[in-house]
Amino acid sequence: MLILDNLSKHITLTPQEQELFLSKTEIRQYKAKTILLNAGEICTHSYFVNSGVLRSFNINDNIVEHVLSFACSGWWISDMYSLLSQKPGNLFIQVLEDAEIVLLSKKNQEVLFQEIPKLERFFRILTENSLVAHQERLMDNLSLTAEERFEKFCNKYQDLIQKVPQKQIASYLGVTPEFFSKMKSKMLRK
Amino acid sequence: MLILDNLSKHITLTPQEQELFLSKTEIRQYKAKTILLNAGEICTHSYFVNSGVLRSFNINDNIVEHVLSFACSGWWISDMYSLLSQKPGNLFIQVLEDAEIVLLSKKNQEVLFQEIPKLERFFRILTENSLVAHQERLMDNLSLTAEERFEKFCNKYQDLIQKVPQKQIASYLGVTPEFFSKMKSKMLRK
DNA sequence: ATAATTTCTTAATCTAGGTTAAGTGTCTTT
DNA sequence: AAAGACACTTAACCTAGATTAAGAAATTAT
Repeated sequence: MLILDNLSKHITLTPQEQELFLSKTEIRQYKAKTILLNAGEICTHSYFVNSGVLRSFNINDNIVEHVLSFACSGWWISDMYSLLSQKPGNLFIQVLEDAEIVLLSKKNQEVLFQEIPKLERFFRILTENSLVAHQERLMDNLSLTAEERFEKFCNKYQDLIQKVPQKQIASYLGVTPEFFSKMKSKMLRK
Repeated sequence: MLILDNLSKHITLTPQEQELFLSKTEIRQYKAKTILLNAGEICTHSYFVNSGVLRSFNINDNIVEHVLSFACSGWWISDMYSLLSQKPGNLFIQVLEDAEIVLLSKKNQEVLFQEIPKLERFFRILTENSLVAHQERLMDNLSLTAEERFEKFCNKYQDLIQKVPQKQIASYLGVTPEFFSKMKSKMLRK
């Protein structure tokens, strides 16, 4: 089971603990385009992707979308700010490709932290890794050209390139779809 | 004591635990310009700032510096990637203004995690808050102009503006010192 | 104090990437 | 299979911010 494999990357659970964990989660199927979380809402769940693709993004001045992150098979996604503070966030979470998702509510997560303290370590490590990745991306945005960022993206998320519309990738990289298209055809010509 | 106040923001320690914690740390004075960590080295400590100012930054192609973060009184700083992975990082950590620093070695941190499991929660929360802050900064870099980012910076880090050379702030915001200077005088004229 | 280094400013010129707009291709939905 | 609705491309023109350079101001070291 994908999510148990995921947990086992950082902690070891007994069969009973595994069963308890699963009993506190819920599996659901979602069609592409479904919005799991709207900006302005309080985020109540963490989402683990069994299959399909999700993204988180915000909308600027009611016009421009900016992709914060993608999540495909084996990845967690949520609005960390809203989930932690339990205040309204400004992220949307949306299904990009039909998906099967494991839902873990904040409440159940807290219950599980009491029952299986090891899980606190698991989520700490998850958060640490995410922080490191975000720091690197920040520095990349400060120091690399769009072309260099795209190359890094291709190496890191090879599978995503086929799956998500390229305007979403442009948004993640911080350029317009028009510029992205121009850049891509320029890179292909080499 | 500043560092105990800092711990008490998220967890409650008994006097014995406080004493144990302090016994595993070390306090040192550093002059401005001192380098605490070089790129290419393995980061062995977390640094807590009692007084003074530090920054972390990397150097691109041996030429351009990019500031990842500042830390002044009451803030923690380190190279999270290197500290966690125990591999050589690419961040420098430098004193910008004469500083008194509390050093916590990775080894002692692990010992303390065993002896005072609550501390694991403390650092988890610290990491969570840092992640949220980095996510917001990422989105700001994608969607705001340099001027807007500077205004946000001024509101958030009012005390820093007097203390650090403005070329460092320019670097943090992701613009050149020349452009920053032009932008600043334009903003003053309003 | 003075010299040396570093930081800041100003200005001319340049460019990566944005904007606008129009056309084409490709999914969805019915 | 047709009609919309998206997604992608191309091209002309525009702008925020970069680069280069040179001088002024402020720190730091001797």
